[in-house]
Amino acid sequence: MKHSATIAVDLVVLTVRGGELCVLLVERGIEPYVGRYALPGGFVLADEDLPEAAKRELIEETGLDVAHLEQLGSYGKPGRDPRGRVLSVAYLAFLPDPGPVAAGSDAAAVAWHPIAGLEADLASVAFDHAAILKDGLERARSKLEYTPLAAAFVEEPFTVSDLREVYEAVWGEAVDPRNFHRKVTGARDLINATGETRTGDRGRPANLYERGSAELILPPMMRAELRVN
Amino acid sequence: MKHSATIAVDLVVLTVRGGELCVLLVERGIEPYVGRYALPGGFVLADEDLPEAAKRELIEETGLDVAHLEQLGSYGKPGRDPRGRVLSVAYLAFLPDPGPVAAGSDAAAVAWHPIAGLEADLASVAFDHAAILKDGLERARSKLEYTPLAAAFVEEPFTVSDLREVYEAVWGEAVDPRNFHRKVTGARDLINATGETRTGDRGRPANLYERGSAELILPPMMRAELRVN
DNA sequence: ATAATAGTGTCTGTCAGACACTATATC
DNA sequence: GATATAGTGTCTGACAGACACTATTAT
Repeated sequence: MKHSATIAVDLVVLTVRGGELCVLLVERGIEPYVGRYALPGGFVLADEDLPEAAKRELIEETGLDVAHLEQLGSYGKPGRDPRGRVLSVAYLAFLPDPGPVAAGSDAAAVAWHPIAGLEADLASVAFDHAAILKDGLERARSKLEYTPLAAAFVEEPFTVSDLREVYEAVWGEAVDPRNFHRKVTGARDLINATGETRTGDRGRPANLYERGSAELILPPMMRAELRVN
Repeated sequence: MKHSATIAVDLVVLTVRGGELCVLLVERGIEPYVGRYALPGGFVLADEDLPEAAKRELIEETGLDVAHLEQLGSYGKPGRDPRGRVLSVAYLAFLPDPGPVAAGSDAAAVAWHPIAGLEADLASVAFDHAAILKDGLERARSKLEYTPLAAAFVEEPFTVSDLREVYEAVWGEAVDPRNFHRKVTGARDLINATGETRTGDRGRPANLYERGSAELILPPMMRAELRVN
C-alpha cells in the first residue's frame, strides 16, 4: 500500500536587474536533461527539513544565500522525472540584484534570465520546471499587490523610484510615479524614511527609506490588467 | 545522497452547516494516534497522481466525492510522523453541506466539527494536522475576499442570503445584508439570476442565482478585521 | 535656460459603510 | 395589523487615476 519516493526541492529565485524581472536558471551538468536549463534545486537529505534543503541546494549550485523562502507548491505527477518517482517541493525567493552568480556543483552554468525574453526557451526547460516557474511568477505578481514584497527586491536604503521600478518590472506595465509615491508613502508602516536623500544622474534628490513592519498593503495596489472589468 | 520517503495526502474539507464553518475530521482507527482526531488522508500509491490520491482517500474514509481540490501546501519536517519520513501534501476542498458522513476504512468515526468549538481539541489532533488546518482556514478566509469561493459552499440555486451566511460563517462576523446584496449582484459574472424566487419562513421571496463565470471579485470583498488600519 | 527626476495639491469618479425606505411574505 | 426578510436609493468619506504645479538637481 505505501510506496516510496524521493523528495526534491526546486527554487524559483527572482530579482530585478536593469529594470527587468529575472529568474535564476542553471544549465544542467549531469543527466538527465544535460545542457538544458533548469531551476536550481536537488534532493532532500535524510533528517533535513525542506527549507533547509532548499537553502543548501541554492548555496551549493549558485553560492547565493537567501534569508526568506516561501513555499510555492508541490509537483508530484508520476513520470515527471525519468529517474523514478520524485516529488518536488518548490520554493520562491526574492532578492536584490546580487550581480552575476558562479556555477557550483552539478551545474555547468548559472545565470539570470530576463522573464520577458524567456518564452522561446521555455519549451526546452528541464522536467516540469516551466510550469513551476509560471506558477512562481503568478504568485510574485499577485503578492506584489497586497504585501510589501517589492521591498524584498531592493537594497536598503531605497527610494520610492527604486520601489516603483520593481512594480514596473514585475508587472510589465508603467505605473504613475506621482500616484505611486502618494500611495506608498501614505500606507502605514510600509516604508520608513531615513531622513537621508540620494542624488541620481539628474533631478531632485530623492528621500531614502527602509522597509517598514507592515505585512499587508491596505488597500492593495492594483494591476491595471486586473482592474479592467 | 538521495533519500527515500513516503508521500501522503491530507485533506482540509470545509463546509457551512447551520451557520457555522465546519471541518471534516476522522477519529483514527489504527496506530499511530489511535482514537485521536485527524484530517482525512493517507498514502499515495505508486503511479498515482496527488489529487487522485486525495480524492480516493476521501472517498475511502468518508464516502465523499469532491469535484475541486486546491493544493494547500506540503509538510515534511523530519519526525512529524512516528512511522518514519513522511511528506504530506495537503489539499483544501469546499462543498455544500452533504449532511452527516459515514466512517470508512481506517477510521473509527467521521464527523463535521464546528471550527468555533475546536480550540480546546486542537492540541490533541494527530500529527501536525492542527497546523495544516490552521493554514487551510486562513487560505479559505483569504480566498473568500477575492474569489467566488463562497458559491462553492452552497447548493444551486441559491439566494443572496445563502451566500451572505457563508461569509458570516467563515469570517465569523456580521455583514450588512444591504451592502452585500448590492456588491454581489453588481459584480460582473459573479452570480447569474435564474428568474425564479424562493420563499422562506417569513419575508419577501428572494431571487435565486447560479454560479457565474467570474474567477475574481473586483474590487475584493474586505474583512473588517483587515480593514482596521 | 533646459531637461530630468522628486514630490504636492487638487479634481473627478467609483465604491465602501451607513441607513432610510419600499416590497412582499408569514403570523 | 406586527414582524421578518428582500431589495433599492442616497448620503458621506476614502481612495483611485489624472494631471497641473512646485522643488531641486545635472548639463
